[in-house]
Amino acid sequence: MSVRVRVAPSPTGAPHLGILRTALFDFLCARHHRGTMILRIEDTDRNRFVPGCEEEIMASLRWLGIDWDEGPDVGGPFGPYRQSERKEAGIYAIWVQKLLDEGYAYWAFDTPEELEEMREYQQVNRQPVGYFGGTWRDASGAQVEAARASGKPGVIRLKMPRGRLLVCDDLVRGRVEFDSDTVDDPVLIKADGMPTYHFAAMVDDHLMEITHIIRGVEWISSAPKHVWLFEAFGWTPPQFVHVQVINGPDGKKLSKRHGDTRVFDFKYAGFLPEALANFVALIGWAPGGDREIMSMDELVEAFELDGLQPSPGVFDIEKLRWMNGHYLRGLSGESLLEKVGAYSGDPDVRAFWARDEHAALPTGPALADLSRALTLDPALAEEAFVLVRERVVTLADFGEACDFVFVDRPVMDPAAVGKWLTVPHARRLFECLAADLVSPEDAISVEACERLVRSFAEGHGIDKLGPVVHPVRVALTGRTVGPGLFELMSVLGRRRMIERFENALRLLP
RNA sequence: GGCCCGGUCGUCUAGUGGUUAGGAUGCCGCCCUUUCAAGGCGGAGGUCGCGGGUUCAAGUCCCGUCCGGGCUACCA
Repeated sequence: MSVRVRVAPSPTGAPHLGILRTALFDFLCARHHRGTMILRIEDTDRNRFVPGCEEEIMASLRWLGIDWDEGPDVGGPFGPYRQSERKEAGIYAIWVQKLLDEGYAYWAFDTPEELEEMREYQQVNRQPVGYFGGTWRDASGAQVEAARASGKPGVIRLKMPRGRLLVCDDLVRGRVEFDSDTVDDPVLIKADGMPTYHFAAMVDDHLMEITHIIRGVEWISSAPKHVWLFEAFGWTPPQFVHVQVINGPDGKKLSKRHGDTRVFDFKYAGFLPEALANFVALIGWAPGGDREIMSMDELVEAFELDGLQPSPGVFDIEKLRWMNGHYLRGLSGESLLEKVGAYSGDPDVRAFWARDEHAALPTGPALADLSRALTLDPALAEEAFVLVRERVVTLADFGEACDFVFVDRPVMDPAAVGKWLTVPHARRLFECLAADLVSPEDAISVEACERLVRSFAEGHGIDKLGPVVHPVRVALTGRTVGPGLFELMSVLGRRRMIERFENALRLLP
């Protein structure tokens, strides 16, 4: 039987790392087994529905390189793929009626207040909390008819068996057993007529012929409800795969408190999708051996569900940064130009860096300058990107890393000026170089730059290169750190260098 | 409280009865060198949560215990 897996997010908030990871595992599993990847939107909660969220979910997944064969936007033979639409189509009503008819489900008309009271009572009496019988589990047909006739709002609950062992066969954790007496009767259909997750997801998984339910461990406690549902219907349950969710550094479930966990925030922060995907795939799964840097194709090729780790994983942003830098270094000048261009010109990226928590950083303005410079002189920009490629970690770093290339006058770091523009030979050095640089041609090779600097040193009895290199670097970039001097000089060109030397001469004591 | 899941360097992990417990990241040092990176090399960092067993031999199997986490909604 061919593998069919689904990622089933609910549009209740911006998609975060957790859903991304689950989706990635679904995707890798589907592609590895040449099976089918399905996207299903679980929009059964009308109160928490967030408009636009579904679009962001799809955009986030696609950004990462995850696509699907069946889904609300692409259709498929098992549609519709939105649960609200499936509800409208009457799908859940048919199946819950079957359960009602066969005595596996029942109507319950408790008010929210009554339920709250029940829970309080159970808590103070140290009893298991939940709907274990209530007044409606064994109510007579006449009572139910009367309640329905009176127009009382009611829900349909699943009648859990008593005195039974319920087994969830989990691919990651093995056999997980539950005493059915410890699990209460879950609501299947809410008073507004919408199905709950417990009901809709299981019915859909069966109807859509899902072979593996890959979901977060937080679902494992409700697994007995799900396996019972399958048994009540007489269906064979899919393979359960409960993957550990990603935790924050404090060991707690990753949330807003841990900073940016929204998938698109990583995009806005300048991470490459291939780096994020590679990194996230390695939390809770390892290909064996020492492999770490892996393309999506390599991940697909190596991925196996039974390599999944049962223990929780902590999201280590430092390692992500390393990996992102690694991917950045592997990019050609051409693709750097394309990626940095798209990034620095993205209004969402600008908005990200303009947020309160980032507004004080120089990153936003630097990116804006870069975007402008890039459209003015793409060829120069490309050279600049290659120049600093080894020194950046994210796309966002390019702005500050190469701003000195584009500005008319570099911003002079006072400490740098104090240290290197005060050397005795500075004046002579800048005058000589500026004079030597004069030529009708603006371009100059790296080798020529090196010859220029070296010959000055030799001609003036300076045996080490440092005392010459450092003042030149400060004159040209305003800083003491940066790319190799000769490379940087070549990128700048003769005209810019002459201007900057003249500018530096005015700063000399 | 009840039920369930988890526990190998700070972090991600390899490991399926016999390894000096390996790799990666981060940290430190050295090399390279015009700085910073990158890269190369090396180092520190783990009584495999703890305690008992089983075994000639246990991170690996069994029991207990502690700690962490999840669920306990007409949310997913």
